[in-house]
Amino acid sequence: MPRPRSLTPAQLASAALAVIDRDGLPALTMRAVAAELGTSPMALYRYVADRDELEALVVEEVLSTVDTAPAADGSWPDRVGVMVRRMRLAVGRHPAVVPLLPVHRHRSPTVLRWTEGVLGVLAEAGFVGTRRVVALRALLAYAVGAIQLEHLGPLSGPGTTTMAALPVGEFPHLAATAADARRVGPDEEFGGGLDVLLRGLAVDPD
Amino acid sequence: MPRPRSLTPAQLASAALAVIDRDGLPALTMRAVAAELGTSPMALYRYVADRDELEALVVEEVLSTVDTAPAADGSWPDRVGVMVRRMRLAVGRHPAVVPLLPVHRHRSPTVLRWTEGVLGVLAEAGFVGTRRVVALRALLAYAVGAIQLEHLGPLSGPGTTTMAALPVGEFPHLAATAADARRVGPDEEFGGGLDVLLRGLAVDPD
DNA sequence: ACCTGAACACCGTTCAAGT
DNA sequence: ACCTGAACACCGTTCAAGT
Repeated sequence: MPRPRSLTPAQLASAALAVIDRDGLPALTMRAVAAELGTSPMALYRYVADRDELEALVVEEVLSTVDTAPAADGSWPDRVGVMVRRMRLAVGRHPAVVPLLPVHRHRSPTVLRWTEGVLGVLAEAGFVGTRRVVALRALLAYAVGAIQLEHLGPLSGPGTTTMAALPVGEFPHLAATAADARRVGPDEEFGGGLDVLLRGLAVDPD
Repeated sequence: MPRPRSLTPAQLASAALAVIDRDGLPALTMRAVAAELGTSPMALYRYVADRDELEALVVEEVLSTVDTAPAADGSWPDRVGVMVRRMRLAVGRHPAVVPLLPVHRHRSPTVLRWTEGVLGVLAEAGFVGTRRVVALRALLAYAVGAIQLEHLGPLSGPGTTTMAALPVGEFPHLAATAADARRVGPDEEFGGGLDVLLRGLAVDPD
């Protein structure tokens, strides 16, 4: 008589996420997740092939809350902007997983649906062929990079303080800009850059 | 009589980079770098406090080849574009270190000088205050994200093939766009997105 | 001062055994 | 079928000892 499975992949994912949120990304080990679930480390290998697959499960768990339906209202740049902001918001709820995103992003079903939604808006806006490919990749690159900058080296962090204290003789612009940067919040930073990119897409020649 | 040091930080960095280039990033261990240098693992701790510091040394080694002098010729978007491409080229010579860049970027003296150079061009172009901060961060975010996409999930890779084979009923735009993506090379992808961003900066209102 | 070797407290994963 | 425990081949790092 086959014994029923005692766990689901979703339980694995949320146990792993609980470990990361509580103790940080370095604490994510097969042993810690097993302890979180009250089983032995080897039991996890019934559900994932290896640690890499567990990480992919965590990434999908974080992204699964993103609304992937194409935004309905406003101009097409506004609608694309809404989609990009949705992704940022989901990641913002679990900032410790940020380093896992670039590595496992392409295996996430949610990212596939989200991409389909963004492409739908771009297609309606008249983007076709290579131009649509480049637009999508530029949006993805900005989203991935900006989310990482925000959490791995925020303007409010020590890096900015260090730069503000740099010798003005050697780093005149950097010292001045770092001082200004103290007054730019994360929403303004992310939204400002996104607006620049969307404006560039809007004036993009055929 | 104090025994002279037998190693320099630069030797550590290039030995570590040799290990990474030959055996991949997971092969970067204190033990492997020590073996590469013909010393004991513990000898490394005379030169770095821990593994984290060794990683920072590797990142600086990769970026140290970037020319940080402000580009001299052309319009300001062209000059900023040249600076961003220089950073991409340096990373392209050691793609395996890409995952280390976002984490250790802000500790690199070369990145400080590069940033000073970019800010110099932006300042000449009339960017001041918050607008200059947002422009710099948008360029950084794009560079960091696009370089990662290029090496962690390239358009020429299996991800694109998977997407091209998706059911057309559920993913009409994605399947079509993935087919188009096969014809976009990495230079065209990176340069195309960068041009979009620079165009957005050029039309940015005060 | 600088380097070494043994040891400690971890990892991911294999394997043979239990129910 | 599914789960467990012991074991293996690794890690980074501490510590005491060598020259």
